[in-house]
Amino acid sequence: MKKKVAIRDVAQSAKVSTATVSRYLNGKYDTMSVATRQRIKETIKILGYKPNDVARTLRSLKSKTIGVIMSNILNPYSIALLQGIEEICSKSGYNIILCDTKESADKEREFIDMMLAKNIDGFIINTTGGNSDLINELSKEIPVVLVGRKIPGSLVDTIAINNQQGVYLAMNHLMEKGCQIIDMISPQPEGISPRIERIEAFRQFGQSNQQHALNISVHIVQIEDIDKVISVIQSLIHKHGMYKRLGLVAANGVVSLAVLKAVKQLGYAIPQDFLLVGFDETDWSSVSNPSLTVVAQPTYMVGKRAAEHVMDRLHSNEQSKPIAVELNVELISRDSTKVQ
Amino acid sequence: MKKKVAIRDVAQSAKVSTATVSRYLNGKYDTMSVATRQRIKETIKILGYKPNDVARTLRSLKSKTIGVIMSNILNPYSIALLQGIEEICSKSGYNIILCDTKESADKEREFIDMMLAKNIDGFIINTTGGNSDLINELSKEIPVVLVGRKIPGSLVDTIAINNQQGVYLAMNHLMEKGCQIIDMISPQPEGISPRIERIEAFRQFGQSNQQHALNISVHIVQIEDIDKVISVIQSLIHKHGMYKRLGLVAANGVVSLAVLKAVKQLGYAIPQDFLLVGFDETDWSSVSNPSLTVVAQPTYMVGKRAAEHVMDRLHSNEQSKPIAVELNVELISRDSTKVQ
DNA sequence: CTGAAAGCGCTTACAG
DNA sequence: CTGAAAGCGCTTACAG
Repeated sequence: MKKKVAIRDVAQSAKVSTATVSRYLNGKYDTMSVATRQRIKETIKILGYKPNDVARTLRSLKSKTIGVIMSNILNPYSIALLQGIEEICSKSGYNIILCDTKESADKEREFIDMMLAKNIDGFIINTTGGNSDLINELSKEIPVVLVGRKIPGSLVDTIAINNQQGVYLAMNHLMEKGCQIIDMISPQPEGISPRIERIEAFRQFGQSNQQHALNISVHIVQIEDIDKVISVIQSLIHKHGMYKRLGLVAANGVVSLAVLKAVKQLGYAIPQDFLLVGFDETDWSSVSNPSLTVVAQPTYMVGKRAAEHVMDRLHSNEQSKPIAVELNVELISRDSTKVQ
Repeated sequence: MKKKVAIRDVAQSAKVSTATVSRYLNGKYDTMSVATRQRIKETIKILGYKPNDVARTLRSLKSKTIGVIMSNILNPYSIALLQGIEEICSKSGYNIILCDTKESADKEREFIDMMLAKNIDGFIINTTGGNSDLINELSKEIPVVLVGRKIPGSLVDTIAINNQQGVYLAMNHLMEKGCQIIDMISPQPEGISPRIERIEAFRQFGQSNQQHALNISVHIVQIEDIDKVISVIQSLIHKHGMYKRLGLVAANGVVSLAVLKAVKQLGYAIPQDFLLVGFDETDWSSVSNPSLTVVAQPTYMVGKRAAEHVMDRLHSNEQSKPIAVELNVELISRDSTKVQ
């Protein structure tokens, strides 16, 4: 391992103090003669000097790094978020350190501690929902933006989507296609705001459409267990089938996929046996069997807005008031709700 | 922002020196009285002390962090790799810092520099292929493991899969299904080893099966442009269709998806118009239209093995000799190659 | 326009 | 078993 060249080496070679080299590194050119500046520049090049970020961070308390905490990185949703975040951060010269809590509140806590220990400058969190108090406190010390998932009653900045709108779009679409019965399949809410909001909106919509003889129900299913999904689908069809047209809303992308798999195993067909609307546009929505009608979320934009907001907080001193953004969604109609 | 408690505060409260607290933090209990140890432990708890990683790293030159550089994080393949890497690293108390080069060799170089500046302990790289010399040098200074993509002739540790085996499995399968013509669609190789290896193996297989009247050709297509994919598919079918059974090998998951989309737009049907084998098992392979026969790579295992190897290098002093692992793949047969 | 010096929060020989 | 002291590589008031 060849000896690392440090700021002291540059200073010696360029016949200046380390303070001056440091000023150069930090772009403080106004307080520096052009000759000095040029000399330092060349010396750095010749020596191949690279500033040590760790030392800079220790001294300045700024790491130029944003901590991103995802609840489940296997979800394509997380990747879309990450894309938006990454684009903005790298544009502003910030790095990202990424963690996956796998929905574990304990891990979330550990990761937050670890990132604090690394002097992270700000957080973007798709929270498990299990550390509300901690995150509320955290946001008083350091910029924090929640993405996708809210903390109820919290003042932490949040960028999310309009789940009520999404559910209404889905249900309206199904009613227009002639469904008189609409069911929703959702995973256990477990304090995760979009799940709660979608279920809530679903029930509200059902209430307000009772006069149209709309019949709704929500099924909370453990999605990881395909057998449970299968038996729910089967019971749905047995209960309603034949008599009236049935519509199903899958509360997120994982549910959509599970429903498609279950239907395949059962030998049913969509949209013949029931219509299906999913949440989340994915790579494969247009090539699945059938292609999937979805409520498309602007996930990339959520990530982008979140990162922009962290940058704002980082670079403006005033305490702006907390924001709570809900981006609009849109419905993309495909074969899974095609009738006739 | 409340004042951070530092090691000095703990030392004062516990009536010991910072050196002793430091020893405690580093688990050097054998050179410490039980009483002292207990006192420090309690003091840390009371004060809520958290060691500052940045200072530790600056002093010890170990960051307990692995730099992971992916060529395209949008690819589900990358996520599977990451899962394997994450599992092993976190088990060993290492953090991950993740970057996405988006296939840009320039970004790859920048990220490597940035990570070095952060005193990363080791690298896991799914390389763009554009920094072979740099990475070769790098691996002399610090543990580096390449994943999925090799550097030709390099001695850098590499965990990849057996691409030749994958191609042979795909082509054998297609021949068994009666294909006399087999084409491959691949993106521009651009120095990316799996692409090169798959094309190479494809041609070799074609050569050695000439006596079976096997007719092969490779189409290099810019996959991002769906119109180009469409026109290739169309020309394939026009050229061969009707006369003989045609099989297509999609050189990776992105190609598979593009082919499915193109076929859909063209109004053709798989497997009626041609059989299709893809690379990479994905979430949706079983629910696409048609469900997809694929060469499944043990991607998670590649990531896991790579991380294990970095850990080995980190914790053993001897210079073990470079490794070059190729994991086996398997073929999963589904409707896209079902005949009769 | 520039430098000497202190210090960010740790770890680690060295000495006892 | 424990402490005093040096130092990791920077940045930043302060002084000139």
